[in-house]
Amino acid sequence: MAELSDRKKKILSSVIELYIKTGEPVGSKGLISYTGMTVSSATVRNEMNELDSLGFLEQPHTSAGRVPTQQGYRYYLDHLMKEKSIDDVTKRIIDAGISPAVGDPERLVERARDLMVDLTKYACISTAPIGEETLLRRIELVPVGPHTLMMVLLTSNGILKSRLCRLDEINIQLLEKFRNISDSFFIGKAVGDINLASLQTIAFSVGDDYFSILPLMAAVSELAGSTADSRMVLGGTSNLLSLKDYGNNAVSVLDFLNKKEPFSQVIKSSKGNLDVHIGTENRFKQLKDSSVIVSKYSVNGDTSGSISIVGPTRMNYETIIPSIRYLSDLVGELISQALDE
Amino acid sequence: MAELSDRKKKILSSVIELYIKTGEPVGSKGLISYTGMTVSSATVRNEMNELDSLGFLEQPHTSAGRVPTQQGYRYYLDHLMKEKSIDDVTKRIIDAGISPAVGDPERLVERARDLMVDLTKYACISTAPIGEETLLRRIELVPVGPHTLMMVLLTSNGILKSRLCRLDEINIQLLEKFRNISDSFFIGKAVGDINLASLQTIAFSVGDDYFSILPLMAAVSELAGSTADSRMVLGGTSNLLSLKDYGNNAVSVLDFLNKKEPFSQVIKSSKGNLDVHIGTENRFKQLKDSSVIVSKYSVNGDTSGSISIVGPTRMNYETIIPSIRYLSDLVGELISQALDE
DNA sequence: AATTAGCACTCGCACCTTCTGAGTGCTAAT
DNA sequence: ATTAGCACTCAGAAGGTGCGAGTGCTAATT
Repeated sequence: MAELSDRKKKILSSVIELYIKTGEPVGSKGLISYTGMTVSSATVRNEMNELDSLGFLEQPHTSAGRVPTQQGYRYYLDHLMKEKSIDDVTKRIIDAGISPAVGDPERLVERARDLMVDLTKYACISTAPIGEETLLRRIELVPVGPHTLMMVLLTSNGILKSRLCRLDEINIQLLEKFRNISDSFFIGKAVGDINLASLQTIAFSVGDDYFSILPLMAAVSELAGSTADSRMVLGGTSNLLSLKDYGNNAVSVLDFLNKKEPFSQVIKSSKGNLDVHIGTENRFKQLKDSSVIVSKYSVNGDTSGSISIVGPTRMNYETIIPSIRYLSDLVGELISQALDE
Repeated sequence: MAELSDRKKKILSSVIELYIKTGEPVGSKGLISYTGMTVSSATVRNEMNELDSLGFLEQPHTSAGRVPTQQGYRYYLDHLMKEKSIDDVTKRIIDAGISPAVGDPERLVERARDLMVDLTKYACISTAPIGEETLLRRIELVPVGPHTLMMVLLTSNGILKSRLCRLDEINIQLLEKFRNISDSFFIGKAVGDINLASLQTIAFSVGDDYFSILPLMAAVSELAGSTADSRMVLGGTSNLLSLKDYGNNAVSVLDFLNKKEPFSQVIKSSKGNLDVHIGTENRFKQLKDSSVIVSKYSVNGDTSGSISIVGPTRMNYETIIPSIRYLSDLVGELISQALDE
């Protein structure tokens, strides 16, 4: 792709900025008064025309101003936008908002997501700090009644999951059996590897003992599973409904997000630490009018969870990107600290 | 209020049934062909006119058919609708859907809510089995690192809450102190009574020891709090968006539900086991076009949590009410069994 | 060669009018 | 008490009109 002239760059980025600000197609006259450029509207029109042919701008209809295309946004993000550092006010909001949640990793991430919802007024999705390499660190079993135990799982990333289990009878022998099985088959293993299939293998190699503690095994598998599918949590979805960018199409975006599974593919497909997927760059047609910003945070050096923002392609990238970057880094740091022994 | 003639009752309930079915205002001719009545449309019109004056029906505009008023629905529910028992297919769906979740009370309730979302295609809200009288039954503290403990709270209703806490230093003395404080101030107390205010009282009577385990106390209060505000969980909210009954007003209902706190008042204001609040019977103006069905389930005889349905006033009460009643009873029974020692 | 003034042209949008038909209330006859 | 008949109402669809923002093109200017 040939390099754009400086003036074209200036015009393209101004159109995008102004459009992001107003939501209205940008005309040649309006652009001049916005930028204070000293050329005539006709010149701007000629330039815009060429930006049209290059695929960076388009007109909603013949007699309207210009609107950035997806490719336009892409060029803007890659070449024109200078990433600023986060502004002070936002930084303070984040710092103040996050501090009460420090301590429990999962809560911290959820708090961070809610902060982002407040800041952006878009939908945000957080995933808990679980990576491929998240290990099951500990299983606690505490009897709380003649037939009831509480089971707590702890992962290497500080996620706790608990539930009650019932056994017909609780006695030392059974617990001992479970402890043995758990020590050899669960502790230190990746949570993703503990599932019904792996249980069968265990059943096979352990023999009859296995069946006496079947409810416990099922509980472990369920808890490990609920940890491993790195539960996405949504927030702020209803914000999308009032955005005029979406018109009546917000519903399909919401439905898409609520399904969760497809969106987790979007997150997975994100390779960098902070990626922006514009419109159809997301392979899902429900997101064709949306931009997704996926920002991953790292715990002790390993990328583990993520915070994502879903909004219209007409999104204020310039201020949102520094915020989410700052927030993700902060979350990573705080969790790392909390786990640091 | 004077008793309605049999024919008026017949007409009123038919109008409501037909309107619930089609969503279109019901005209005199249409009503006759629906019911197979053997009177002329003029007669029906006269009757409808009187039902208008009585406040049971209204016309969206002069030349349209009739639509039930809120009062009309109320009369229908109170006097006309015969509550059927749940139909077999629905019963089977519920039975099959609920069984995998048995074991953990909180999960069970959430599963029940999701089932109801599927069945009704409306928004449903569940609250965990927490009542006024829910007590803190047990607090477990397990060290998992030199500075980290996991804390697990168990309530008398089988709800578990867990989180990690950090202490600068963990030693037997501190844990012992906590154990003492917790035994005298927390165990056996209502979870709702454990809050920042009560912590201050404790601090006062315990003295310096208190501050060495401050993070633990804060964690208890946070966990107890998150238990006590009987966390409402929403499901199916986006279903409301596609309902033509709401037009563009679904958003305000969603916003209302998402705030959660006001809706918990709606639940609290519900005195019976199964109450229907139609339109403005809910004191919140955001619900003026909605009906809320609040169904409470009982655990071991105490009403504890609830499952609610929020949808348009034009709701198929006749089939939904038996379903939610059956489901609530089932949930209550299953939890009672699970806790039964 | 680049820029600009001028101008005819386009087209979405808001506004108005007209038309249609479902459904009504009323009156007079049964 | 019921009903046939009829004039009336009114929301919503369909079609027409004018406005104005913004364009592309051409010819003149720098």
